[in-house]
Amino acid sequence: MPSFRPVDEQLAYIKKGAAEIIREDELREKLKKSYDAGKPLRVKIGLDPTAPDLHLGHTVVLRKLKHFQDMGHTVIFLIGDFTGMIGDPTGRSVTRPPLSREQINQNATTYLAQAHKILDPTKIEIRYNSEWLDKLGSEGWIRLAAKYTVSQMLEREDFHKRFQEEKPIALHELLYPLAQGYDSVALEADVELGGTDQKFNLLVGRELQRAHGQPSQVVLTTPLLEGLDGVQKMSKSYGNYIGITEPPLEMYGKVMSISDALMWRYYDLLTDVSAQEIEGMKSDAAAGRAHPMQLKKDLARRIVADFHSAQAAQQAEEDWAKQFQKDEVPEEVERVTVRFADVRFRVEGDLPPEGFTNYLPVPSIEAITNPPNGTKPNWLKIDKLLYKSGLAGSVAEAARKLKERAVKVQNKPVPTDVISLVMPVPGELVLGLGRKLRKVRIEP
RNA sequence: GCACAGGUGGCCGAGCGGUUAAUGGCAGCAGGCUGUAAACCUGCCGCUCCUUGCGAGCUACGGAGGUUCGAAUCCUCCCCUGUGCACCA
Repeated sequence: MPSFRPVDEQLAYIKKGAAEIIREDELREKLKKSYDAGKPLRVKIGLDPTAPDLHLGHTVVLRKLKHFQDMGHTVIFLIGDFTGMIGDPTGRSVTRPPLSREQINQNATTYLAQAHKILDPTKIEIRYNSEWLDKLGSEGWIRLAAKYTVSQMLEREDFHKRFQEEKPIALHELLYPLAQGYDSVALEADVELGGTDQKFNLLVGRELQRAHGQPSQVVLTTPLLEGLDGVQKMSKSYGNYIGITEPPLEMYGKVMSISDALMWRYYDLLTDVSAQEIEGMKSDAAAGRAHPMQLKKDLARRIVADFHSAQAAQQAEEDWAKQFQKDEVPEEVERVTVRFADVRFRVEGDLPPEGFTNYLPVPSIEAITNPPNGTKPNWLKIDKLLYKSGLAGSVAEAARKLKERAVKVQNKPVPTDVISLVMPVPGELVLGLGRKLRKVRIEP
């Protein structure tokens, strides 16, 4: 029998950082029963099996789950292998394509591996909703659907809006909240967590549990983390995210790019720094006692350390300063290899034709006229190089960026009239486009 | 099934026979300024090819045909969405 902390202490810990608890008195009651009986609460979270790559936005709710774990309760990861096949209405009012079960399971595995960076894997119960939803059958579905009404469904903001705007709502979309709610019935969940965007679905769980004669689960929502733009929620499809498996320098750099206003939000939701401390930092910054950049560096270091290590965070900080503050090339740069044949330029030999000036010798004229052993000078097209090394999305885009003077070779800006370069091949060069930097190896 | 209204580039939204990859806004990217912050200013914002030029070619306004010297714009058929009527276990 596990022994629990006093109810009030648990409650305070759980409440910290929660957006909403429905209902708090019920949570207290459940905690008390659990305490008296020495029986942990069953805390459910539904995983989104369509997005296997976790970003910091996901970690907000995972942190909250961790808090429940810390208090000795049981965390249940519900993998929607069945519901994933239905497809889910998203906040962007577009129907989501269904996935195959294998794909879902694979995504779930990736997801879990990443979640272990935050949660204790030995204290997680993993369930798949196909376990009970497969067995439901047509009759079961209809009976389930009978327990909820159309107007109840249309209370959901997304549905309501689309209905008002005369936009399509597929019937199966209405089934999704039912299925999710039924999961809570099947699991006899005491608490379900989710982002504030999940509130409706979580509440359906309460209704359905009541309809099945069970005590209703407590719903706890966590705030949605804003993405790098500071406006929209962090999401892979908006491209405003920080993935938790990203390399330290990238992660650090992304944190540094957020606005000052957003920094406080990140401190609040992504670190264990107390609210009072955050307020202190805020007033220090406002009064000029602390530089916001320094506070942001501290934040970036904390976050990198959480997902990598203190050393990695330190290294990232140094590299970041090198690259962006001192204009040097950092220690760790992403490396790519490009085949010469993919980026070749028409010119041959170590000297340019008469009157031809728009090229760049790399690293220097000497290296070209006197190439290292085993190499010979070759001509490359810079736009293709940018594309092949992944810095530009297309050759056309690369060519435009070249004209905008946004490209750097060996950390030096490339003049706008230059479109080619000569270098010893095989060889290596540092290529930059905007804030992105890459070490490119050219193989014959 | 019938009728009506719609389907335009990542999103919103103009254009409704002919200077044009398609007005404008948002988002995005880059440059300047900075603290790679915000705000602001500027440029870019379909793809490919070429020693790069106010270069060449290709693709694009739901889909397929057609009319025309010429279509996102007109016609026909089809698909999709919404609304009304009909239907309503």
